[in-house]
Amino acid sequence: MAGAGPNPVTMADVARQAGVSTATVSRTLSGIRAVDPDLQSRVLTAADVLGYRVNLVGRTLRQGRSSTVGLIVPDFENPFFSSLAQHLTKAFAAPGIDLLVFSADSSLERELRGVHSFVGRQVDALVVIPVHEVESAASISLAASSVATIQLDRQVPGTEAHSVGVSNRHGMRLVHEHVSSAVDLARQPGAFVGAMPTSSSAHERLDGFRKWFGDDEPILLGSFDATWGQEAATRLIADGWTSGTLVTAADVIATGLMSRLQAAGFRVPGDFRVIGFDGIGMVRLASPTLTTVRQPVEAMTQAIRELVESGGRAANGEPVSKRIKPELVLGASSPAATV
Amino acid sequence: MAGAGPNPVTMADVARQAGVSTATVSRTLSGIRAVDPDLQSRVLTAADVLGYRVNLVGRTLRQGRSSTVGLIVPDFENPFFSSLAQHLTKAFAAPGIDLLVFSADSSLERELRGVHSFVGRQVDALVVIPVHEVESAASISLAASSVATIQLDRQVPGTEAHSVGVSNRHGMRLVHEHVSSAVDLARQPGAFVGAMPTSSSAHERLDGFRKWFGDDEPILLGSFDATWGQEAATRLIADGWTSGTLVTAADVIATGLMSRLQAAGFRVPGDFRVIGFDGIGMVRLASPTLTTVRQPVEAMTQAIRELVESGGRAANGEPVSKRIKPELVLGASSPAATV
DNA sequence: CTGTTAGCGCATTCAT
DNA sequence: ATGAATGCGCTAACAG
Repeated sequence: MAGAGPNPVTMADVARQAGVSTATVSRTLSGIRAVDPDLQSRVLTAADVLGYRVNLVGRTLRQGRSSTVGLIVPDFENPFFSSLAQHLTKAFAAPGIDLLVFSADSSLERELRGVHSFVGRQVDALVVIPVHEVESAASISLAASSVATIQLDRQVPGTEAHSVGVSNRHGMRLVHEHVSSAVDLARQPGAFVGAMPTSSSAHERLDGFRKWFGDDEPILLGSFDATWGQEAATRLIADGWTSGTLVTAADVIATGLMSRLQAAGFRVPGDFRVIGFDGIGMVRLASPTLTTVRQPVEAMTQAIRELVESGGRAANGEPVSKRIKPELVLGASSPAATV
Repeated sequence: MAGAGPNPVTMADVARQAGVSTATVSRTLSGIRAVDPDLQSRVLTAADVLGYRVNLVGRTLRQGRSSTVGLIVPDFENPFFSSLAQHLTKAFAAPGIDLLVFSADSSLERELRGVHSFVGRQVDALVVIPVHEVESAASISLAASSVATIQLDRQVPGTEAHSVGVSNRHGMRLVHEHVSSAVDLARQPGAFVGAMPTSSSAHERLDGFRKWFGDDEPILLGSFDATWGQEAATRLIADGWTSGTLVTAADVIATGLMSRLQAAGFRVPGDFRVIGFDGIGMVRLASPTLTTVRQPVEAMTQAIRELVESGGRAANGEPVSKRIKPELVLGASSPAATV
């Protein structure tokens, strides 16, 4: 029948069936210590006959660790977060660690609940993409005080948690180099379409844009989604824009932007050049393909794995902050650098 | 410091600090039974002072339930699965249940591992989007034999697990009605761009297409991703297609298809009409917006919630199979029905 | 209303 | 190499 009760078969049952002690069953199944081959096979067949499956809750309570790593994402809908989740899953599969993912649903309250849940379930480490640059501090600090905690992609300053992410300002520098090598910025209008600086990534990308492009360019801020990109396009068109170079804070924003611009009859890159950020898979199937600043997801997940395997402790006891350099990926949505 | 050891504060510590028994601490914190207000406040301040946080592993071991529901997705990159995960997260937040998500990474082996992990951790229920229509049977059966198990979106025949999904054949019927009301099918070439029938959804959508459109239309089968859509477009163009009505098995396929067709200079819907399936958010920001068969995600997650809350048992003990009718959402990628 | 006690399932001592 | 005994942290019986 569907949904039978939890497996009632316990180690004691297997031990009885095999005529050995529970200790021998435990040692046989975990293979952590040598066991007489004869008893070993008796235990294995007994376990098989009874359909025994280890109760991981009992094991976790006893060992104090769960062979589990938690990941808290703000939201499943953002494809960049999904990509990180997928890569992390793979990274931890090899060492025999299960990655469990929890969505904060863009809410501080839910984020805190996720921390409580994972900490209370004795995860070996906790990876968090914080919802808010400032207000996630409570969640992050709580997490960091009880378990190896790594902030991913975004960070909350002043917490004791590790951090892995890209250098967003450097990413904007790459964009500036690319754009300025092909466009006369003095003649060509440009604008930044970003997100409200409530997350460190949004904040740093905005800062980076200002630093490299100067303070005179128009700036439109919304949220990290395609709908905002569409709205921004509508606004630009209403303001009389008919051409320009649009630097965005995320691929999803760029996608919405391009879609609306094209629907209004403009050409990309003919009228507008558009540049994204993140490097999600979608950039290759936009038309035109999107020029973007790619976050090296493999290097990021690798860094996290190493941090977790070292027990989350740096040599000097200080939290590690690993910033990886992103790379420009040329698409057809912006002019190639003229040689 | 980053990654301090697990919180060593236990109920016994709080009880000692407050001068009460652990039972009183438990009762106060869980609020399950009345406690003298005086003791109650002493317990609460003691817990606060010591920074006590309940160990959910101990609670789970004791109670046999974890207030947790597991979700196993084949993969995080498919936006429809992400959407389901997000909606399920919300659906279970209210009843105080944490949804934990595990990616099978499109592998049967990993899928089975996910089942073992969740079952071993005493989830109250397990929701699975099976990787394979046939070969996931081992995972699903194992799950169903130990915990309330619900197959979502796809199903493995012959298992004892519940199932929630849409009627895919009916979806294809809606597509046929829409297309035939506006296009003379006898004159207008049509084709199906689907996925290899290794999942029930791919299978049923293919069957549905054949049933309603007949067996004479060309059929191209690949996988549920945009890259396949692009490749299919390339193939159609190479075969000399210059116009037609293209019915797909998924929005992501349709997106890749449109992108490549447009890049090759064709017009949608001028030359090609394209129709998707699933109803992910992206359909609204494609240009043109995509006509699609929308899966009513809210109704699906609601059905799951009800199933879980009823303890995963149907009235008659038989597994429940809930098929929900999808709905056609008109976009600009296909002709509107002529009145 | 509160305290004492027991035991969930397991891995690990400590003895043999 | 094996078995007996212990206790991880918690809640539910039971007694008071």
